[in-house]
Amino acid sequence: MIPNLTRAEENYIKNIYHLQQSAGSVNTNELATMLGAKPASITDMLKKLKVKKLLQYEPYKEFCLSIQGKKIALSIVRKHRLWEYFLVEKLQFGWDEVHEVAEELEHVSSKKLVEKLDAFLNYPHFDPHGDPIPDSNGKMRVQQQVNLVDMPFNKQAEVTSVGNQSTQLLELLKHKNIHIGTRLEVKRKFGFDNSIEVKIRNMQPVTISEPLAKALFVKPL
Amino acid sequence: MIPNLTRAEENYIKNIYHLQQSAGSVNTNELATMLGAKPASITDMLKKLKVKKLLQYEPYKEFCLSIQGKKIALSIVRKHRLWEYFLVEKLQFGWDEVHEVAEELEHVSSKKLVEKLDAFLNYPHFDPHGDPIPDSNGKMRVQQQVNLVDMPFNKQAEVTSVGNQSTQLLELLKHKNIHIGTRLEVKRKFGFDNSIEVKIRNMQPVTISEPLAKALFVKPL
DNA sequence: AATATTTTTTAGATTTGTCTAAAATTTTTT
DNA sequence: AAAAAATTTTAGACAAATCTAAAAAATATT
Repeated sequence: MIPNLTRAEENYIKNIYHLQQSAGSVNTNELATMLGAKPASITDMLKKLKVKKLLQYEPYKEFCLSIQGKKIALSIVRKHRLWEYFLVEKLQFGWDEVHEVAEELEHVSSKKLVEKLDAFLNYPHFDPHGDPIPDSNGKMRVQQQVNLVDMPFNKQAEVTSVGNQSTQLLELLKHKNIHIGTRLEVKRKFGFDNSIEVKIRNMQPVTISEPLAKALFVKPL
Repeated sequence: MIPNLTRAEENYIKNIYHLQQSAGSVNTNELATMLGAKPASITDMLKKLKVKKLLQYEPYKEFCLSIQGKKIALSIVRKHRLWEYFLVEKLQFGWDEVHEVAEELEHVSSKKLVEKLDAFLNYPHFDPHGDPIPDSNGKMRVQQQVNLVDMPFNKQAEVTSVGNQSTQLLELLKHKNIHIGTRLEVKRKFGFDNSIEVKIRNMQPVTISEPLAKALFVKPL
């Protein structure tokens, strides 16, 4: 039912999916940047994916995954996030070390492996970065999460996810002692640089720059 | 130190290693059969591996892995067998289902992953088929094992490994209730077809054909 | 609305790993 | 030792995935 795809095809589909999710629409240039490839290469692959009916695409137009394409994307995301969970919970990786390894593991094709791994991990709903793990039907739990910049003052909230998995972001969070599950409340906002001061229980207040705050999502308690 | 290799290169190296181990020497045709490729393709790759100094090769001669090539082979075998152990012990796969999945997992490149997996599994010495797992330096335990055809009568022995991992072999063993660790003794040998009758404790005697016996290795107790 | 700029696509080349068909070499048989 | 057979290599082609450079289309600017 799910056709055999090359690694390149899988990576295109996954990245198109992520762009669709965050930006709503996708164009050639953005995808090229994201994949570290030239726009000409993107066009080539888009045509292949169209032939395989995984992508709705007309030259010079924006494009999006077909139903079938989205299904495949979700199955890759599922694998990626399950492996990340495994690496952190079972193999004691740091949450900032797992992304690259999971990029490889997500392409292992055995369906049975994924289902058995899921069971072994006891069907987790969120990965170590707070992102939801699709179940075997592609369904995900939605967290009612809010960007840190949108939190009112003096309301307890719990960090639920981070906006991206760059090592640099995760390194900074580690330094500031913030991780998924950390409880904090916003104390002040500084208009000059849009930085935010947050307070974690039993700790000194911490300053969060605007770019960092935008990469942090929390669940009000 | 270990260069980045393509999946194809890794597969060639691994298969050359296995042929070296079982047959002593390697030639183009055998390797072609083993890899399901044409001899011409083999020659092409042999030349590439020679350039990378992973293979000692002169046209029309037999060839063998260099020191460096053997190191790489052992690191792949290590990964393969650790993953097989993981699949059987942690994910509850049957021992006859793991080979193909491990063929994919063995190419995941993270060194850290392998070491953490090894620790998680508690540094196993043998995989589910009884084959030794190289440690991080490439060292393996040797089992003093004997082919079943060479066992004398009425001597207790324990099955330690199987000669190959074909689904067909493993299916047959399952049917005969034989697995790694099974204790048995040879009761009779029939010259007509070289079949062997073995006795497992509390069970009816079982007949083992010659090809099957040759694929079974045991440790005398 | 015409021009300039940006984005996207096409055309043609390159690398990797494979193939077929033919040539070269080695091994076996007579 | 010559002929036959088997093995191995070379030569040339192909598909996948990428690239560069140039052309085409869409978008933005004046």
